Amino acid sequence: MSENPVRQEEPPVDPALERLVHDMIGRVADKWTLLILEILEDNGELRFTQIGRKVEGISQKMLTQTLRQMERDGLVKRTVHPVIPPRVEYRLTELGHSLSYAFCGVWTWAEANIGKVEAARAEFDARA
Amino acid sequence: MSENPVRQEEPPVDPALERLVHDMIGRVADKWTLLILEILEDNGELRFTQIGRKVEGISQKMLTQTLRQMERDGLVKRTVHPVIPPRVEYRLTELGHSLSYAFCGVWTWAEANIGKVEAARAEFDARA
DNA sequence: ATTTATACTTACCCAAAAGAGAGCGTAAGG
DNA sequence: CCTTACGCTCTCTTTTGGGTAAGTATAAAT
Repeated sequence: MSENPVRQEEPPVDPALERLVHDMIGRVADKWTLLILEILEDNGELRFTQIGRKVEGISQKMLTQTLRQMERDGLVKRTVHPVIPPRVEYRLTELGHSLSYAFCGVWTWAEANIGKVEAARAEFDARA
Repeated sequence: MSENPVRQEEPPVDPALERLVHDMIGRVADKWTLLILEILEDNGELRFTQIGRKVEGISQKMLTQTLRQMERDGLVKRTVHPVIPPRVEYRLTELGHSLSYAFCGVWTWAEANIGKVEAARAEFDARA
């Protein structure tokens, strides 16, 4: 290879860690997780149905499932008020906030480059 | 709501843009795309089978499919050398590199917080 | 003449993910 | 007494993701 002059040293990454990181990203980069993360970041504490209304398009099943997963991963705190009808509040944990900050780069990339992507697609489709 | 004192102003985001951004993230946050992005970022230009060997676990079908998608989105440049047997090289475009930088935050978050996530899971599973 | 290598495409199939929709328990409000 | 609200759970069906295996074209190597 003549080019690629600045090949940075690759510190030998622990492959087990790498697999875990991939799993994590796969889990966390899920569509609904991202949406809920964003909404809780913007709105603070919300109830089940409030989140459901804000996410728009999500089924109750996926809402429950995703929130459970996020709770298990330590991203959200779930607070049950033992009243009737039930009242359950969700809010981001510190970890949840930190993840939402980490995703800022991707969000801003997407916002900034959506035009380029669409242009690339149009060009590609025109060629084909 | 008594808390949530620092509610930042939400500039009314164009909902169409928001949907597009979500689509983009959904597309781009795909497992194979992320892996290929990483490998091309680390290795520069690679051939089809070289990528296949490095990704490990990917089938030809998904490799082709993901590379096509990435090409269409303008993330990779595909160069065909008209020789026999065929020789096709893939490399990241500027856009591809910028996306991989954007994901750095998430990568480092995952690496840094994998312990916390696993601890949260263990605690959650113990309670249940 | 047969094999090998490359970069695919196509067809078929399976399992997992997700959507749709009904049900549940209880109590306040009409 | 019937409805509504809430936060689910359960079941059923559809959709999607992804694996396997075979086929293709061609020329160099055996």
